[in-house]
Amino acid sequence: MEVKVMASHFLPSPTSQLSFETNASTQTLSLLNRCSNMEELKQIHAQVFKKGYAFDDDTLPVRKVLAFCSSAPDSGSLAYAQKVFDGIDSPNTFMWNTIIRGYANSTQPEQALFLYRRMLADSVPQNAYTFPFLLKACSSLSPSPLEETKQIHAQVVKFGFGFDVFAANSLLHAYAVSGRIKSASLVFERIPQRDIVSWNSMIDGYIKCGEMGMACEIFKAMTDKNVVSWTTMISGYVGAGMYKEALNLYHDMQDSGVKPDNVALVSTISACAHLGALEQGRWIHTYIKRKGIEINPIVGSALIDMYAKCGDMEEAIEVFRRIKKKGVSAWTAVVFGFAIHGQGREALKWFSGMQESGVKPNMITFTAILTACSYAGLVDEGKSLFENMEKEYNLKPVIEHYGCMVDLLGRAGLLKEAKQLIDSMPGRPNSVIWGALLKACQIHKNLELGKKIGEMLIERDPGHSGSLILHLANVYAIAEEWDKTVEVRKQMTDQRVCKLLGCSSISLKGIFHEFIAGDTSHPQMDKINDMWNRISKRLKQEGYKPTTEEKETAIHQNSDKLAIAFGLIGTKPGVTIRIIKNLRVCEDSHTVTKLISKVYSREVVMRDIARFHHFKNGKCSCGDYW
DNA sequence: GACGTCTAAT
Repeated sequence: MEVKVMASHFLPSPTSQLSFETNASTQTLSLLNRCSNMEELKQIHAQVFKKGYAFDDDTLPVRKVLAFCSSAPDSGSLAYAQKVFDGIDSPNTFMWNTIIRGYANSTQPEQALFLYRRMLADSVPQNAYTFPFLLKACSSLSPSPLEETKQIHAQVVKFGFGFDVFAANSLLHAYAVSGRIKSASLVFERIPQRDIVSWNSMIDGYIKCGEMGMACEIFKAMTDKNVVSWTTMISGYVGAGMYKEALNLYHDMQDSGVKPDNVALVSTISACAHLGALEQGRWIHTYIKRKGIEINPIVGSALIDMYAKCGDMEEAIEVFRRIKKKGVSAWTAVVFGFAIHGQGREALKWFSGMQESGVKPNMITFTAILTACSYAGLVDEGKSLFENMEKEYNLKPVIEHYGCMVDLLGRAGLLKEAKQLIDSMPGRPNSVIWGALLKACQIHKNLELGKKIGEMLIERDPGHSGSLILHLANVYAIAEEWDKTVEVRKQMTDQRVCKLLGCSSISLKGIFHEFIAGDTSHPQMDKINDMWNRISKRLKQEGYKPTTEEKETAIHQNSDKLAIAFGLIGTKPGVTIRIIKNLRVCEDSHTVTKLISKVYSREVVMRDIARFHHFKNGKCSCGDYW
């Protein structure tokens, strides 16, 4: 038997030699309590086994072994726990709970439910701990098993745990994640003694069901808020794209004397990343350093990501260097950083560096590196990585990776190849995939294919998403098929697909100035108009010809121009102008900004919704390829 | 004897 073989491998450590014979149980227990990894545990277990304590019904060592394996994160230790469990004659409730808990926290939570069925069949009684573990398994499953949740609910009541606040909170959460906010709130209302977790779970439930308003109300009604209450709201705002509200709430939390934990910090750093709020991000980083908070893998990659998205790759790499244990998430964040800055070669270098240091790429790493290849036009490199994903790395490409590849091929003008890839991919292509191909048709003016796809899409799925329709309208417009253009645009109005207003922001002396297309409310609007008139004159001298459409629209219709004009007014010569916008940069803005960078000898760094453009001396880092 | 709420990157 495997365990016996391991016993012969056992190398006694100085402590374990002491008095194993005389006081086996105490000795083993103390070893178990100090045990920190599976290898050690197996050795100790081998001793337990050898001494005959292993499968006695209810010995402490066996329970410890079981508990250790069940709480270890990987599936290997869980398999070991299962073996130990199977060797026990008639496991008691505690043991059943332990193994169920192990599966509930694993990648195969359904096993927890299967085990419970066996537990019932063996007539082992449940206790107050059984249900939270089972419900945890339900909550982790996707799609969430509403039927099972209901059945467990019935059992909770039937076996007398209906008033247990732990069971109720778990139940509430399980209903909420399966979208049953009504049921969740009923459970909440019936809890006789709600605690703070009940309240927090209810807030989270409303957020998960998209009811931010209700979440706010409950949050406001709470008298005692802890860090989880605050963080639930902060991350809720981030999820809803309300980044400024998230930052405000973070400050409210600090003002109220609640100390942020790692989770709160991660959500807030992410809000900064989305906003491009470098100053605020730095402030939080400083806070982390000052408080000596340990940078865990998630905080680390969130910081790297934040600096990268705020345009500061040097600082992103500095954060990376300071991380002691560099895991896949930190490496991936750097690779992704170079990707959005259009530095494909650099991304590839880091991708190799990561593997040389023995870290294996995961699915997200591949999204990052394929994006890097796509944005930098590294077609061969991207193709070869994509082809080797499964063979070399044992990672099966998923729809996101196909999306990157369609984009990569499409940008490079390999439209047929892109189409073939779509036809050969497993599963149904989504609107991201079709959008990438349509955009490629638009850029490379392959109207034939564009129209073909457009018609196919309209026929197959009249209710496709807004961005897709926009591309389609553009294809028809380029093909000068005005009837079709009008028809598609009408669909947009019917479906209330509103073109998002352009918004460009620029940060001067730590203050964020936002310019929205069509909005003239900025206090310095007159100055900005004057400035633009001067810019416009100089650009025309340089040979800039506005498109017909551009001539008709005043400067305030273009948020980029407003922001750049403002930036030129408010900064000294030679200072880089940094702009963050909410849409993809348009052709005209791109041309204009290139010219400005030359005429005014100014570097302009612009982050659009997908990537960075570094304008310098009349050129853009994207190589006009975006 | 252990349990429930909040976490990054497409």
